[in-house]
Amino acid sequence: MDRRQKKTREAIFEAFGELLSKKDFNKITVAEIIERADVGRATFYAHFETKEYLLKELCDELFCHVFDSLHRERGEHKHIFECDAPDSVFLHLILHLQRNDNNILDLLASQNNELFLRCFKENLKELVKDQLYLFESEKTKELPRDFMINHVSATFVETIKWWLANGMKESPQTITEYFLKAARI
Amino acid sequence: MDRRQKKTREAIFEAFGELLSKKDFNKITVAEIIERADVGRATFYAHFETKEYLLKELCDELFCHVFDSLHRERGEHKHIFECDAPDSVFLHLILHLQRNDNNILDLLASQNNELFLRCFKENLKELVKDQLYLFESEKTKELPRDFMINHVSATFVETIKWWLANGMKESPQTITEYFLKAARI
DNA sequence: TATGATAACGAACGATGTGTTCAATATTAT
DNA sequence: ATAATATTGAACACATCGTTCGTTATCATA
Repeated sequence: MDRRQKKTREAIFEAFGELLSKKDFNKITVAEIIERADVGRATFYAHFETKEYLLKELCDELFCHVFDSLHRERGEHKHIFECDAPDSVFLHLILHLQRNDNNILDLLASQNNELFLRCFKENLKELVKDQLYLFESEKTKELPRDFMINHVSATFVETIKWWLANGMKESPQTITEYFLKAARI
Repeated sequence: MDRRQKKTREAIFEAFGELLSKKDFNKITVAEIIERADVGRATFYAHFETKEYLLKELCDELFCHVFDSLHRERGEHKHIFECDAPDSVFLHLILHLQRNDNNILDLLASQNNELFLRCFKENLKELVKDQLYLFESEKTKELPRDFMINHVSATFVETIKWWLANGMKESPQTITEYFLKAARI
């Protein structure tokens, strides 16, 4: 990809991410984005059809990044987080979130970010599918599999949202425990 | 309240509700609302400061209505739903939703309805507070009370959303069971 | 390093939507 | 009957959108 294109794209993503952590998506204007990104108006529209597509692509990029590095770390850095327990994938993810790369936390905490939450949950579902056995018991046998996947994913998202809304006072370890306790029926 | 005001207000609510069940909130214009409600532009703005306030007031009205009738029925119509079990409040609510008064289901199923879902959840939390003992066990003693309230409410909302997304094939009774199984840790 | 291809620029444009104003008209309460 | 109040609709200024196009800057590569 042309160096100029990459620069422009990244500048727009960065500007947009910063704005998103400050105000509602619907209140952000293209004029604000291109001013902060220091990019021409026509250039913006050459890269992104609309503001909505920009959001979609940002979501994909962010979560792709987080979940990819998560997958990589599962094989490489196990020792760092003392993650012998199989359920520590979730602790990993929470530690990632706490570090707040790319303002993901701000985005999760903000209002009017339904697309963002949806994207988060969709990515999460893939992860949960592999870990579903962790949440199975006699009781859960009576529940449809995709209901369970949805339930566990939703519980994770809600746990994180609760954590954020309450000022992130608890440690990542404690939050992981809360999540696992809540999701293990 | 002046008869004219009431008429106008209700016409706007009805038109807006119908539109919301068809398309995203952000895509709905004031022009569409007033055309369908058959009301003058200035009249609309005399009643509602903005489209956002209209949505907020509609949500309050709808849920207030549903939860109020829920409270009333708890004392009156127990026999109809064979609701001797204390947890049947949730079955009541689901039966209400299934009847789909005021297109609530359409709104829940639609996209970009974060405010609506938030409003639903807030109302739900009040209900859950009274019923929280239903979800307590040895495990839940270790979790913060407001975390539990949030978790149970969120599980209910997610269960309904899952039900809707999958075509509402299950009976209200089955869905109530799913919810209770999922929320009872 | 010269050159053709491609990207960025930015001003200007029409289109659409917002929220307000105001004078004329219709409805209501008493 | 009358005074108060609500509705109407056209007109308005303003904001934002997404596009167009001639000019300029940057890039890949031969």
